[in-house]
Amino acid sequence: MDVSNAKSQMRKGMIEYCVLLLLRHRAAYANDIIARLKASDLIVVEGTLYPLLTRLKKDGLLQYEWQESTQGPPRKYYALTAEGETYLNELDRAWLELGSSVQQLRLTAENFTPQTTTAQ
Amino acid sequence: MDVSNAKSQMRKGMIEYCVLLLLRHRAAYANDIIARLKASDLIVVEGTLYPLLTRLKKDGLLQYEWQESTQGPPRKYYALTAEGETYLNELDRAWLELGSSVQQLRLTAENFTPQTTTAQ
DNA sequence: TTAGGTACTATGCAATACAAAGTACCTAAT
DNA sequence: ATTAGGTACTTTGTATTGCATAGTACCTAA
Repeated sequence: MDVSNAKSQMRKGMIEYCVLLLLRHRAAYANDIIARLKASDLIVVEGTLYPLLTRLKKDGLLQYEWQESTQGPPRKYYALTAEGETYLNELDRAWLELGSSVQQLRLTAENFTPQTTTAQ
Repeated sequence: MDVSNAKSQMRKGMIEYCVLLLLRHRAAYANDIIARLKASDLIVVEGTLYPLLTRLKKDGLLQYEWQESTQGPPRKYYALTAEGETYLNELDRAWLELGSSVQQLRLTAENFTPQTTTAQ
């Protein structure tokens, strides 16, 4: 079984959160976002990001404005809307809850350990 | 936009990890697993779990043995195979990496400058 | 023998990451 | 002016996976 596939599956649903996180304090356009995600070891490609941005825009979580570029066509700079900030705060909570659930499972797993007390 | 949907998406891909985590030191059958996941605030239903168990079995990560029950039909008790343990350890690492990536995004959100990409 | 509960299975749908091909715009070289 | 190359964005199709729902098989008890 392929671990990289599992990692990819783990990232699913996290990407939306991560993109919003990136935009929390600073507007950015697509290539910025990709570069910053990559800097955090989260590989995301255009084909994933653009539809996501479009969807978040359509849902009122993001807005954008065109900005000229000195090298190439103008860029869509995305930023959070007020609704987007609220939503992001809820995702923050969801993320913490998920983390604590996993943590709890890791600990519970040991509590239920009668013989295998060797937690390597 | 619906936060519960986003949470559901976050859980996707995590459930496999959580189930394996549950079975790390102790065999269990379906209803056990569901109850323990629920105890960690991870709601999983039969329609999700059974196909997952079947898939993990088929991939050689899990094995099971029938055990009689005093009340009702016999149960499939699932346990990790050696391969499953190895795989779980890799998922552990993937989980930690993902967590650190998100953490990094939360921290660097304020002081990251996109100009660093000019290094290329 | 029948009724009800428990354990497991099978089928179809919705959401999403991803690959790949395509469109539009800008700058620079000829 | 025209063409070539790069950047930014869009569109379409596919695979995976969680979930809802309906269905099957087995056990116990009346």
